Amino acid sequence: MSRNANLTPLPGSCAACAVRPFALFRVIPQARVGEIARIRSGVRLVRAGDAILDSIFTMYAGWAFSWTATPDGRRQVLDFHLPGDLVERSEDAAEVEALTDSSFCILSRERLCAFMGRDPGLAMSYVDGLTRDRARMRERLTSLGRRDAAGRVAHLLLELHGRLLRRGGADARGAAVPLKQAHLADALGLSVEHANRALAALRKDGVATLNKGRLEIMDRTALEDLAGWAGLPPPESLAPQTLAG
Amino acid sequence: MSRNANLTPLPGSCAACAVRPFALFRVIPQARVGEIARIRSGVRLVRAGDAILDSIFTMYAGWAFSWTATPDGRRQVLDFHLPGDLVERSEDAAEVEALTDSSFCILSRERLCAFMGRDPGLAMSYVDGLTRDRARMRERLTSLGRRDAAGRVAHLLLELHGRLLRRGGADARGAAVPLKQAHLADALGLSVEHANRALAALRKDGVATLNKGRLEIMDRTALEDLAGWAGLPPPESLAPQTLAG
DNA sequence: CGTCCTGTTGACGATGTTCAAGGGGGGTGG
DNA sequence: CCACCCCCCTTGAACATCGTCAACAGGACG
Repeated sequence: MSRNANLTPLPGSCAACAVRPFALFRVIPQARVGEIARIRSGVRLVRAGDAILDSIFTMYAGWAFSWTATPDGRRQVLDFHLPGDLVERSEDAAEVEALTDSSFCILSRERLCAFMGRDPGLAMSYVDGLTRDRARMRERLTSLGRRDAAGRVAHLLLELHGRLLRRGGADARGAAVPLKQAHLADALGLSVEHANRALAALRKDGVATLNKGRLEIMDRTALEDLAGWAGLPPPESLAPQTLAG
Repeated sequence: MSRNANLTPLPGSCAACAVRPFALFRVIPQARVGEIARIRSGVRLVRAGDAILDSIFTMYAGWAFSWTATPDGRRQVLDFHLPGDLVERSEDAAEVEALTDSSFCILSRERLCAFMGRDPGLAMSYVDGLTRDRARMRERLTSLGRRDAAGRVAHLLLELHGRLLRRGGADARGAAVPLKQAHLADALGLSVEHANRALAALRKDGVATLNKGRLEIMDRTALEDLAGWAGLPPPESLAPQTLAG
């Protein structure tokens, strides 16, 4: 395979950008797309596994992820970045790495800020992204805090499937999900072996499979039950005991 | 004790607001404080344990926290809200509850948005808060994913101490921290009993205590070592193994 | 053909949960 | 003033979940 076979180039103009309907600039009407041209400071194509050093960019093709290393040499994956996502790399905090061969559009923070100062709609779109990020982090926190391994895997698969569905990258039965089991494990606070076992259980029960870069959902109800804590007590049962106000 | 002994009223004017230097409106110079008066839509005093239903507000006195219930009747505490923090309650997602008797200043989202549209500095301040929130959620995620119980407790205590220090609510040796062990447990994904044991270990080793609403830090170095994974291999040791790029 | 990466499985031990019980302090009502 | 109760903290023991260690299989690639 050629070294560049999977590298998807970006279109020359934002007007032709396939991910713009799902991205920061979705609020700029097609007629005004010319105005944002100067916010783009460049494009970049990177290979799977490459570190990404640009400080603010929009994913165009491929997946990336943010992570931090723990002093004992393990990783915590903080978030996955899909086409259309705005990614900000804060100098000191997290690393960003291409998960697959990827291409993205680098922005000038200075010019973006200036434009947002003049266009409240764009600023709102930016804020919207931050708010969504925070909400997703909160959901993950709940996963790591209160779900067991199977629930965490189920929940993450559903989250990714939902995000892909919204941008047309999935159908009801599945999607392209290029995660290795190590990514799952490092995102969910599990060992690779345990993530594997959780995935094996899903496969064995005919719920879902993750194989060769593809997620297949065979039984969405069962998957949701797992993610939402299977075997619930009836909803009208007792209220939370701890911290009862 | 009177039913209102701990309810701290707010000053009538933002000009006299004690938390403004640490809050959203810190960017508005004293001379222009009059302009933001109309963004305030009211104040509220609530008792410990009360649910807070207002959709956007700035904590003035006391602590609050956001949480979600799991279908099996447990809680995940998502974040703690300290004086000066801007809190947004999203209808469907998380509940917000007063942790102590608290008072806060309710904002009008509509007028806040309008003002931010005219004042990019205020918009930046708002964005700054969202970015900080996200960073804090990421740190918590790392805690729940990769730290053991002692490390999680140590890390959260340090986080809270740092946040309090920045707003003058702490000295180097400790701070008022009104958390019950159940709050710690529900924030850190632990059972109350295990959180208790972790806290007991900190106390026994002379590292820190959390007692009667007060955090005392006896050995900050040891606490940081715990939070940063005690017994680290030397920094120049091996790189992360999983997901090696 | 050998090597590396990824996935897989088993055995065992560590960490954390659950269940059960009890203690202390501050309120409230007799 | 005392008795009682409730909330919070604390401890122990049995048990479950998950991590670690070790081994191996299959496929891609050189």
